[in-house]
Amino acid sequence: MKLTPIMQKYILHWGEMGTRWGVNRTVAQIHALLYLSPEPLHAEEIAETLSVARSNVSTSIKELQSWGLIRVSHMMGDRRDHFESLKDLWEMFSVIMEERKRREIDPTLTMLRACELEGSNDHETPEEIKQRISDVREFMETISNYYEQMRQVPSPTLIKLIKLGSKVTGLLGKK
Amino acid sequence: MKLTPIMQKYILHWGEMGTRWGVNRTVAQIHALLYLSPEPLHAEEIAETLSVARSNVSTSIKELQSWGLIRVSHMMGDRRDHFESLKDLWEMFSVIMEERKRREIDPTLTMLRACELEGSNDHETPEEIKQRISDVREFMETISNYYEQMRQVPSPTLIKLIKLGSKVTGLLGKK
DNA sequence: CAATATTTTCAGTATTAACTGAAAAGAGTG
DNA sequence: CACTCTTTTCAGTTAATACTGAAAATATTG
Repeated sequence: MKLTPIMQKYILHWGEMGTRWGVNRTVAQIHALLYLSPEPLHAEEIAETLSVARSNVSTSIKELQSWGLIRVSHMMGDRRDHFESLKDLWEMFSVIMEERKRREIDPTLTMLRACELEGSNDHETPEEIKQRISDVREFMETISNYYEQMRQVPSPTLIKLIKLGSKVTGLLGKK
Repeated sequence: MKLTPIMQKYILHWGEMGTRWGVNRTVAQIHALLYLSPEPLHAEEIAETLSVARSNVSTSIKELQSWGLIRVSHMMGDRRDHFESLKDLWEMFSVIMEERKRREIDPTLTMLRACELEGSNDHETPEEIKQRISDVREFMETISNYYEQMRQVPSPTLIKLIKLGSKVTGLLGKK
């Protein structure tokens, strides 16, 4: 696949953004490429297009699959796996949120609860500090619950809500 | 400052979480330490407590200050700078959101708009691909505007809204 | 302003994370 | 089942990032 300057700019920027969010640059670039690509691409083609090793693509593809951001597809008469990205940005966003919650927020909540539990028979940690930890736990639970609730809302409704956000807050602001 | 096992667990976990979000481990640890600490700490003490070089603390402190997450304070009769973290988690959260927007979302929007502009007199990039880029731009603008709106809402109101989120969505869900 | 305390800078080093190329494993074909 | 095509694995290398210690800069005191 030949990249036009615009595509290059987009893909490179996405790679850099990735690193800022703890995502490996190649993984982010491949994701950007597949998002732009009108057709599913096979690993070899991805490697050539981005000038990275075939094996690097293999690993990165696995990573993207584990996030649920890309899917494998097949072409008649071609044995190679082809890959395509989710194209719906709202869906993509929600998949990423979901996965980050599962991988990062949930384990953090587990750790926080463990701290609280240990805290109950630990008299060397000052109460004030224990309280801080409980505050974090509570805060993260609140955010987490809120997210869980929003996830229930059918996405067209949620999208409308978000787009109309200004009106809602317009009212509230006047309070 | 002596760390109890609970504090250690908390600080170490926070450090690891940091790296997953593109934040340097030491920076995250210092932030966690200052968040827990009942009193402001000076750099020397931070370095000792976390077993890192004094100079590392200096750099990390600068980083945290640039994010607006910690403030310098002074003690009578002590020339050293002391540092304390924001303690209000909602405020902390909003400061981080704000800064990430400024550093990452806004530049990305700029890049996307530049792509669109270049796109108007580029006939080698397929329309479909240009459209994808526009979709991302639109998506990010929507999220960004929504965020901007929410930021206007006085925080006690926003907190109530988020805590009551379930009720709102309960209604919507039945639609 | 000399002496001391404190913070910052920065060149060099260490650590971690990412990537490559080659070899192994797996899958499909005739 | 031997051959070819494709994907995965992994040891070794490279690149990026983080960290240290010493020196320089800055600030404060008497």
